[in-house]
Amino acid sequence: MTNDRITFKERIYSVVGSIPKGKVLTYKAVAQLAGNSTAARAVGTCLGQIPHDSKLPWHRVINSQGKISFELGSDRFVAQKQRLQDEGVMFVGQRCNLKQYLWDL
DNA sequence: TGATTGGCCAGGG
DNA sequence: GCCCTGGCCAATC
Repeated sequence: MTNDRITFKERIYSVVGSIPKGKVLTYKAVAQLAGNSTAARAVGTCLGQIPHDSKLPWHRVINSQGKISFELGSDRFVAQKQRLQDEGVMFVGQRCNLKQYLWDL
């Protein structure tokens, strides 16, 4: 098919869009669901290209340490933290309860 | 086509 | 708990 030109970005979008409310995923987890467990860095790069206007819950994607990769106080950091808290995800400084909110399939 | 950038993961001090 | 380094992969120019 000529439609097989789907890039990781497209696949990542689908995975991120499948994250339920109140749950979070790590970049690595998204990479695995996208088909490449070793492309966590690619996920971060692709997510960085997603505009804030996107309907994708990109804010539900954090690093494996349960922390937001953005700079503390950054525009994205505040937006992500606020959206997550609005969904019931409590944050402690720069970190959140990964074990409690991690989307475990 | 080739090289660079960007960003997370893992380990060690 | 924090900081630093090396490695890896995909997208981009």
